[in-house]
Amino acid sequence: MKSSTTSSAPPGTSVQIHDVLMARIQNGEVDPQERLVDTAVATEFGVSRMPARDALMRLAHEGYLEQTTKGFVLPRIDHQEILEIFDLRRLLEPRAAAMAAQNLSEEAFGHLETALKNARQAMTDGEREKLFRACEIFRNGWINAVPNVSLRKAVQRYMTQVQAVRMMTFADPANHPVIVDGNTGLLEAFRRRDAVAAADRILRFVFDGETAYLAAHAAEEMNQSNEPRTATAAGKDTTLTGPR
Amino acid sequence: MKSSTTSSAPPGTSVQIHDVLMARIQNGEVDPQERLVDTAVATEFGVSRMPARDALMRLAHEGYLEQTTKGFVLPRIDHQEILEIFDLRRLLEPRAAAMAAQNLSEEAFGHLETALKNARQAMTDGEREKLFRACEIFRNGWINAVPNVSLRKAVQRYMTQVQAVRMMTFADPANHPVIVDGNTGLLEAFRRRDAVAAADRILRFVFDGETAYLAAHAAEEMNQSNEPRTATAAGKDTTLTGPR
DNA sequence: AACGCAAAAACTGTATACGAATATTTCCTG
DNA sequence: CAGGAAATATTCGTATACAGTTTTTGCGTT
Repeated sequence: MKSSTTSSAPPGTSVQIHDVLMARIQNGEVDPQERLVDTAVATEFGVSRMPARDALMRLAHEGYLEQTTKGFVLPRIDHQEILEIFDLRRLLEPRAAAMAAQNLSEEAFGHLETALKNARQAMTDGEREKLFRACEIFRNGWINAVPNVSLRKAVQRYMTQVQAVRMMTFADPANHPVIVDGNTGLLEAFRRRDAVAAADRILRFVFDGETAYLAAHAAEEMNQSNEPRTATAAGKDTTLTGPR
Repeated sequence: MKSSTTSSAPPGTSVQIHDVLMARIQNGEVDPQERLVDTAVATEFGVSRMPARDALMRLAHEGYLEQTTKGFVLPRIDHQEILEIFDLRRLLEPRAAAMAAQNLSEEAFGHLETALKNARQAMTDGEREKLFRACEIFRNGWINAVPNVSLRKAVQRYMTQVQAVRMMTFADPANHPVIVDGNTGLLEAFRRRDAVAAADRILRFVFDGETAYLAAHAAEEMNQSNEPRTATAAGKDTTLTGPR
């Protein structure tokens, strides 16, 4: 199948559907409980099941969706896998950040600065969604500056875990300064084009992210174990409940 | 699509086709010039184009094949990408080997020993194909002992590069002892369950592999640039020529 | 009210067919 | 003999349809 990033021919319907659905997934427009069924997607895009199915299967292969017998759903990365991927990220991202530090153009650096400024402003204003988005732009910005394309793709491959973790850790506003300050340190290293500092900063950042995730996960498990006894007392966010 | 390794239901035809084709690719039974066309695959397996197409597309997503307008072919990793993946492998494989050293069962270690013994014997006998196969078994054996599933999959993902490099470097018998001795050092580290030594050994091994690849690549480029003037004099293996 | 069973609905995998795009081959002209 | 154009062949993308599997819903009985 032609990739939308490499094909010189105008993309076919299945590629277009893939791109639209991927953008929705990445922008958080797909509900975790939602099921993407190929007949429904086909109807929405006015095509037959085949191109819809191709697009959904491709998204599943890329890790953005998971196939079930009742449609495609957002992947549920379990706790163990999230920890494993933190391990992996610590292997990949320091070198990636070091390479980015040496490779960043002035223009690209300017974009990082803007994104971080937006993140800090959104944190101050308490606008969680804008903060989420600005952090995403910041991360994508420096990753795109990594000249080793295979390393860049390897880092990008774990975006699903990064997003899953963020959805948990962003729920607690206490984590917001950790993220923004971590990114500020990274930006400083980029400003100095200091590869060693960039590697160190992102390593710490990923450790901090894991710490925040573990705290959020422990809180979630505590909430779940307390559920039967406090259900009438608590007006709890239902997204924290339900089967794993 | 259900993965053949995770599904509890009997695999459907497209999964079966996928598995057979993948085994062929990994066993070197697919010619680099060969094109896998979905109509031909369908005929071979006695099914319609749809499951054949699904299997081929899945193999393409997994990096085992590349889609062209005239069928699926073995991927051609270019020189630059091979070097990038060497970089990546040095990030991933030391930790993978360290974890394997700590996790290897006696049974698994025994299999590694057998594979290495077979490799040494094949090298002595000058049986290149058996040597290739034994090295493959050795490598797969220790990778399968890595408890971090995500790291294991990440390492396995670059098998295509490993195979492409081997096809080049195995052509020169002078490289055979480098490979066997490197694996012997790694086995020694595994025997001692010495994580640090295992990491060091595989790091050296990947560096040695890159050195051998660069030498083979330089020789290939020299052959290509000399082709017009020495064609009548040289009885050259045609696999070294042709467009990239 | 709960449980079990059967039927209906929902969804997927695969079959066949058609049209479009691309590559290859053949023929004609200079 | 070589090059270009046209025709043919090959392959893919997508459309529609059918059958099987799984899930959900409804009804009856306890």
